Amino acid sequence: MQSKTRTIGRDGPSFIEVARRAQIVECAIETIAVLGYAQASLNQIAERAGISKSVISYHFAGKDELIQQVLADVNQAGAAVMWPRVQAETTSAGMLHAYIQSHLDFMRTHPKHVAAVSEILIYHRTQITMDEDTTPLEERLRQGQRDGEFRTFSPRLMAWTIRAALDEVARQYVANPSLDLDEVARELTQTFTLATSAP
Amino acid sequence: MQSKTRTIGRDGPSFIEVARRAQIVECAIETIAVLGYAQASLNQIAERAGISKSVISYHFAGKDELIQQVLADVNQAGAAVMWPRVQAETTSAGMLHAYIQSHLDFMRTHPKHVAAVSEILIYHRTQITMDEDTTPLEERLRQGQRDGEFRTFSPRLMAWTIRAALDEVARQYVANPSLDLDEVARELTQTFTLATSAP
Amino acid sequence: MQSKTRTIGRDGPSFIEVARRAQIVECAIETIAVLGYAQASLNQIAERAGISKSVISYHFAGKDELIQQVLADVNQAGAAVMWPRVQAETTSAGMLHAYIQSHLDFMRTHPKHVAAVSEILIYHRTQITMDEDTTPLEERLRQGQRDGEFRTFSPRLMAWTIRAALDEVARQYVANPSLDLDEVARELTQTFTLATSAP
Amino acid sequence: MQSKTRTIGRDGPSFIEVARRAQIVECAIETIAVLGYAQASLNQIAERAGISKSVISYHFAGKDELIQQVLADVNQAGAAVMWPRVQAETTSAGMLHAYIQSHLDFMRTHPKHVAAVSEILIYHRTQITMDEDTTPLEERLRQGQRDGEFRTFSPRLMAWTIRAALDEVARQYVANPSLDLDEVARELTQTFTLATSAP
DNA sequence: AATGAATGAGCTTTCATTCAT
DNA sequence: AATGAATGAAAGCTCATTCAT
Repeated sequence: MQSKTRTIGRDGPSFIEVARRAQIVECAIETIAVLGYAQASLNQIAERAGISKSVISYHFAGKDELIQQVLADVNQAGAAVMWPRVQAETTSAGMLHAYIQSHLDFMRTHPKHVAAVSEILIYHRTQITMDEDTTPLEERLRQGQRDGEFRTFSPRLMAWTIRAALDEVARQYVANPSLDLDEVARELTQTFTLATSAP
Repeated sequence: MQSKTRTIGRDGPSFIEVARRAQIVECAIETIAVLGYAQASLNQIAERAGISKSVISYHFAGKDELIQQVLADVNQAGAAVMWPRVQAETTSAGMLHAYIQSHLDFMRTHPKHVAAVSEILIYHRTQITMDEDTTPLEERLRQGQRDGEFRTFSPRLMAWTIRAALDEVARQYVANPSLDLDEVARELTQTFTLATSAP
Repeated sequence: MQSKTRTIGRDGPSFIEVARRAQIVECAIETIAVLGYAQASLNQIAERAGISKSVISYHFAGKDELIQQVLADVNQAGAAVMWPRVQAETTSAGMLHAYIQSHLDFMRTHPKHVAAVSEILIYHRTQITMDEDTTPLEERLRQGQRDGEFRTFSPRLMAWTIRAALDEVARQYVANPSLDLDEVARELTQTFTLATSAP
Repeated sequence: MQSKTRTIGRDGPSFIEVARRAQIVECAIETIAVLGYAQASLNQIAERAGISKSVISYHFAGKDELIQQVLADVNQAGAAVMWPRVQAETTSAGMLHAYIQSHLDFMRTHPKHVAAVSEILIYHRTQITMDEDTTPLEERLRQGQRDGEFRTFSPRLMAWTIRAALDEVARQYVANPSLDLDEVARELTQTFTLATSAP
């Protein structure tokens, strides 16, 4: 349902409304992860959800809103897993380790979520500005430099590199679920620890 | 003209033929880099080329051949720039440095080419096996380990990371051409030198 | 609605669905019969139906399914008219008479149906093996020979000739509806009675 | 070349012109017979002829004229074979026999010609009126009735039936060249002799 | 006399979206 | 709250035709 035409009652969206939206978002994630973004038509998504295609149009203003919701949901879920663990660390090195480790943990428990977001970002690269998640990492790296724990490097470029590596792993993991994420975690942690540590 | 229909005289394709194909390939690269692969329809490409859509069908058997030609052209041009410089190095560290540096040099002169190939490869990840470029890098890393110049790490994962970082830079560079590629080269070289060097 | 996407409730396809499919099939028959198979594009068919081209895509998986449905519908309707009358006959000569007569009766009530099927079968001659209707006639002729009622001839060639004559009449009838099918029935019956009777 | 723009010199079309047209017509026949009319694009025809597609456009006003020329050439060649043999007969039964026999002889020596015309006629049934050959046969049958040699029947319908049978055989022969045309000739001759003879 | 090049019309199909119920 | 039905836009592709050389 389009936002502009609803949200009238003081209680906001009904329970069913919320549940349906969540269900549809999950099916969208599943579909995108499995078939790829290009094949993830509303028809395919609805089919997997066992609902009619127009139910999606009813609960979302359009495909764009659905995709945005997928991004928002996954980001939120990912942040909920990662944030506390990153926050709990006292050193920047620990933070970086926790960031990579928790990212991969989230990938292990939610492979399709990560893959779907990866697909979407690639697809909408031109239209979507995705600084909302990158910036925190960059900021952390900057903090580590201020503390003297990290060597001098471009925090932005390092953040890009870390994100790119994790996204690549996500795509590889979807293509090949037998990929050993524990080993990946160890490797990436060591790699970026070496790459960032102050001499 | 479609390859299957063309009568190949002893002189091969005509000058105009070659020029048109090259022009179309360039426009395809431009379109893919700017709009993203998903939006790069034959219509869009033709529009940018200022030609009719069916001119593309005339010079290429289909969209597939066009895309393959883009990959081939860019790979060839890229390899011509990078290969000699990588080959010229005697140490593995030097090779890695040359790989990154020459990749970014090529990116500077052909930013959209690199971005377009990146788009295509990600898009066709499921269908295309693109080890032809990744494997050499992986093999080089492995060699460096054998020589004792590099520490122990997963060559495959390191190759993924390096490629992912370079591809990410390519996309960022297309979106923001003011990006300082010299700085990027210095940064990435140092980052991956630190990440790979034997202790 | 495409079969693969449709959720089949216990009541099967809705009334509207059935009606639309029937309408489209009828318009396809009309178009094929009048314009010929080659000119019977989905556009033409939709135009005659007064609907959008994509309505056809909605109700049929593709042009193939539509054509198959045309064949199925006409074959079923034709068999329903002809089969009982052919079966009711006790002699082979009576059967042959009933076959021709009932075929022409069906043609009188469904001239375009017969012409359309004829067009389709000729068109798909190379791809489709359509023995399901020819073989029964051939088999009947063979039976008449075994019973001594028919003279010795090639049943296959005779069946071809009979079918070809009936198909030709169908096409002529569509082009010129004033054709006297009663006379045709008398003529063809006599012709093939003379041609097949044992001396 | 388009008729309206040429035929200026007193000698009419040049030798090359005539030869080229004949060559193209032959290739068109070959292509139509082998691939079917639907697949017989100018491209395909030109390819088989080893010439450029636009040569056809140069020598013929359009595809229509080419097709008409195919019909004309084949009809002329067929008539040249059949006409003398039919004319030579003194009885109507002999004429009918000669008609069928010579038709099948022509089919044996020019199977692709017959098949191509068959394809074309089916395709252009709606647009082409093809009485030019049917009428002579019909007229012959009528003559046989006047002479008391044939029974009373509709000459037009009988002519349709004979033509339809021969065309059907042509199609079957193309699909299956091992078809025994001698047997077909015997069968059809007997069938239509029985069907037409006065009692 | 010949042809490479280009083009527009038309083909089937897929898709997100709208609408009436 | 839900959905079957319909639609137009756009996709990749084929083809007969035109034009300049």
